[in-house]
Amino acid sequence: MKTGERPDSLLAGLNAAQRQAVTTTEGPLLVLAGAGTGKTRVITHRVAYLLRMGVPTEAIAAVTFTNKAAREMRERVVALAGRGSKGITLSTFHSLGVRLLRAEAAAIGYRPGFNIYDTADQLSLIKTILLDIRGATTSLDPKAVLASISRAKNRFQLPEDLIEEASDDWEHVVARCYDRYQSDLRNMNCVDFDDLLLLPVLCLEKHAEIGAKYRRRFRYLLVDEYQDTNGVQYRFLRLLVGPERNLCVVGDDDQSIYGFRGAEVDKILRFERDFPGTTVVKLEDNYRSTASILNLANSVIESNVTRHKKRLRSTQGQGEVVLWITTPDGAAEVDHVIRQVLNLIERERVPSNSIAILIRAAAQARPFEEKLRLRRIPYTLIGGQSYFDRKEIRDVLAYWMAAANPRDDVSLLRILNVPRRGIGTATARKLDELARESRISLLEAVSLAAGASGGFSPALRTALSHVSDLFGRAQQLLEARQFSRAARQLLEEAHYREAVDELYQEPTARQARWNAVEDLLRAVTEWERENPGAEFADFLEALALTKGETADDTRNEKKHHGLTILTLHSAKGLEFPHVFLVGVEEDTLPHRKSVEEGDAAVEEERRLLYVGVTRARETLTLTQAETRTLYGQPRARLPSRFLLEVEQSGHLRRAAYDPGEEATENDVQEFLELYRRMREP
DNA sequence: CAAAACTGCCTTTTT
DNA sequence: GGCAGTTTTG
Repeated sequence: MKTGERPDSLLAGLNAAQRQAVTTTEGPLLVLAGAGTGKTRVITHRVAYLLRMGVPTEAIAAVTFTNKAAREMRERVVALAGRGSKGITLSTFHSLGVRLLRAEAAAIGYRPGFNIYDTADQLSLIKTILLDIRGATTSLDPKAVLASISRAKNRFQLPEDLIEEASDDWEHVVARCYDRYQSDLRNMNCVDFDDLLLLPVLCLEKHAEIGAKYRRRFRYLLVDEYQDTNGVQYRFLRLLVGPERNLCVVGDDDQSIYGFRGAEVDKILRFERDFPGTTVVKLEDNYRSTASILNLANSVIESNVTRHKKRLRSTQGQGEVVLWITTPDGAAEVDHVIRQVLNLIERERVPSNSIAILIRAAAQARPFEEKLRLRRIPYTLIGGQSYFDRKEIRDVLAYWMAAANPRDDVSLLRILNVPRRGIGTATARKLDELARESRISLLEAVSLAAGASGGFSPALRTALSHVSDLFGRAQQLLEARQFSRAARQLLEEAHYREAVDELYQEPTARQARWNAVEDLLRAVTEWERENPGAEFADFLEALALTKGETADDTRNEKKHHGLTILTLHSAKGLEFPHVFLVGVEEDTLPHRKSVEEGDAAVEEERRLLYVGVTRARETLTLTQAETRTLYGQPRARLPSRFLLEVEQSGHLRRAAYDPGEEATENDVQEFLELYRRMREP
């Protein structure tokens, strides 16, 4: 903490509402922070303010949803309050959950070294279970079963609750799967992402003294993006709130766009009822966008019924009117947008990374990418395949997880025959049976089968003992805390490179894949050096919790190359001077599935449009095509109902698509020259 | 056990 | 139209 400075000095430059949000430190506080109203500023200043008022660092916990938000917040708090503020708890819901779980695992029958499963691991386990209880002929969709289980977990329903409630065949199957799934996870000492919240809640509820311990510690709680809180997170929070009820939540119900992941908008809508005596502060002064853009945003969101009433006010000028462009087809839409982009860059001298193309679904990016590549215009696509979705990375992690936790059957099963060792599905099933009968882990079954001749051929037994020895040696090294050595040696002895070579015949692809593996190996070495005393499980945890992030932390705008293409979901929290929101059509925005789901889902789609509109600082163009080739078929398309809703508001100007001329080769050259100069200051 | 042929889908995705 | 996941075939 910077000493000798009065708390008041922190308030300079804040508006009245922001000040109130910062200085109302005691009791429940709801900050409704519209888009672009300085939300992050309020949170960071509030933390700094608490510290200056003498609140000890360890009493403060600020919770966010993303690692990136947590990182950013930490940086800004440190910048404001000095290095002494590093000790505050500033993490995501999930990492707070893991921390609690590692500390208190024993209280609920887990051991601290548990592995964390991602969706692919979960799915693999579900498939095994389905096979087991319904046989090979089942037509049940494992993904649907998993989705049901996850939904139940996010609503804080336990297997026994589902078993009790089940009324039809499907519900019975789901309930049985859930029950098996959860007990398998526990036997394997593994948890899934939902467990990172669910298990801490169970732990705190079951053990009053543990709950009391954390409540005594965290006297000031702060939650960012509260509108995205799901049922379990809410319960977690309630358990952490102490008698002083110093809970401050910041959010915007109009930006709740993760309902499909279990976020419940009503949590922010009924906060005042949950915490009587709540102070409500509305931040409505928007420092980001022009009045034209905000007028449209306000008109769009007014059609939603379930929301806190508020209106964004612009602190900027009127700005240019928002355009609504109708094009005859998808190709013309692409052409129009690209031409406007070139216009901005060449005539207006706008840096290309201040332009964004917003899409509803990832698949919409393709035609834009193709054209941009053709014209050699640099761009960055945000989202897309995560580094950790790549097969080779998943394989390597499976090796390490299986070594770190010998009971992790799912991970072992994944790499049992990678590279090919002649241990096929039939053998795997036999091993699984053996493990189940003898109540041992899959790895133990492997070494058992390698020894005794229980129906396994000599060749197979050689392969099995190879696998068994491999992990035996790796475990010894891990126990000796030789983490990076264990990690490397395991892959070498497993001849994992052969698997990569076999899978990728093409030399460049092969090299790229192997480089990714080496990156990961380097990451272990580096991590080991930087975190002396930490466990290997901590390294795996760090990877598991940051899996969503793409290789080159793409959300960092400053690093961006050229213009940005991104989905509306990944655009939340970002801003761009110039925005093109494309495909504003029925069946796309709102998406057909949402329309089928009903009004609540359509309201979420409307919020999605609202989020998109409020990303723009200076200019905004909405485009929509009359026909479009979808799934190989040309189809007629209608403008989005959301456009029709605001058509009469006067905040949109319909402009015709002007076919004009394609940009000439000359234009392209000119652009490239310009771009090169801008990148070399 | 692995390659070839075939089917069915086709939203978003912070951890 | 394209991909991933599955079934069929050698």
